Amino acid sequence: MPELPEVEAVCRKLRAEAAGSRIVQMRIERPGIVKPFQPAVIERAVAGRTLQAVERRGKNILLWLDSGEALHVHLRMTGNLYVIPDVRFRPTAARVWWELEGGRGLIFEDSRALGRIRLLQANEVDVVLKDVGMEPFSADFTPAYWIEQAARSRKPAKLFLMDQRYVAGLGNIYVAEALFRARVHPRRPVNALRRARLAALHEAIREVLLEAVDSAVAAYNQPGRFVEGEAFSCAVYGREGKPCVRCNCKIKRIVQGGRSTFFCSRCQR
DNA sequence: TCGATCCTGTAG
DNA sequence: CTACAGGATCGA
Repeated sequence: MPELPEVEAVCRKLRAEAAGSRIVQMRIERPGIVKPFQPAVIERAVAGRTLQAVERRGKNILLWLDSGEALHVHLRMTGNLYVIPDVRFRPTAARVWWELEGGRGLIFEDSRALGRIRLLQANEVDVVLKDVGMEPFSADFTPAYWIEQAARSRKPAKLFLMDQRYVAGLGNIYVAEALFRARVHPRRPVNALRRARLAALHEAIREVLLEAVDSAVAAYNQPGRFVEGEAFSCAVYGREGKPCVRCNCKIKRIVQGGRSTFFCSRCQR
């Protein structure tokens, strides 16, 4: 599921459907999801509280409670967070769930159980999220900032974009798409890129994410038969061996940092 | 800075 | 059966 656009879609939905609701009880079915406290301690702290606000920082979700504490949720690879009308009919992969007032359910569903939820005091939030970098749509995320960061790193472009410290919210898919749009080779060290190319990459990141947010929000509000990947149409991600939409060359797949990278070796140099 | 690791499901 | 998956952390 989740890179920034999907997490954003989740948050918007939760603001509409769950914000302002009282939490009757919280149940942690898979203790490994939560740390560092005992599940029972968290369940007790959250029961009876009201969900006041939903905030997104990069791929992180903060569920602010009226106690001043926040539940920090990270969906990782397969997590999802959503409201259902009747908590009794939750899915089997509901690793953590909350009963809201009126019997509705807030569900943390995660087949792989790699997601994480922590209960944080208000003053702990910034500490825990200190490595979450700038929001790509914030006024602070300027080409000048981006160029300066890139000048200080020899990382391959793919890994630089994946690193949440420089700009937050990108993952494997949208990194590949942004690099393709800016015509940057994923192995190219970022400090070797020209300023104009870095500016193009900066713009590509925002373009890709903006379009993807629109797609994700639309997909999220259209339950029917939504197939992952249909919403945002990828130019390179997952298209190994298929023709490049620009030059018709075959899309290649390589491995970087243990993960697949898809790109066009002719368009991206 | 990199590989191993956390988990389960699904595709080949 | 093995490979791989839209992520991040930890220890070497």
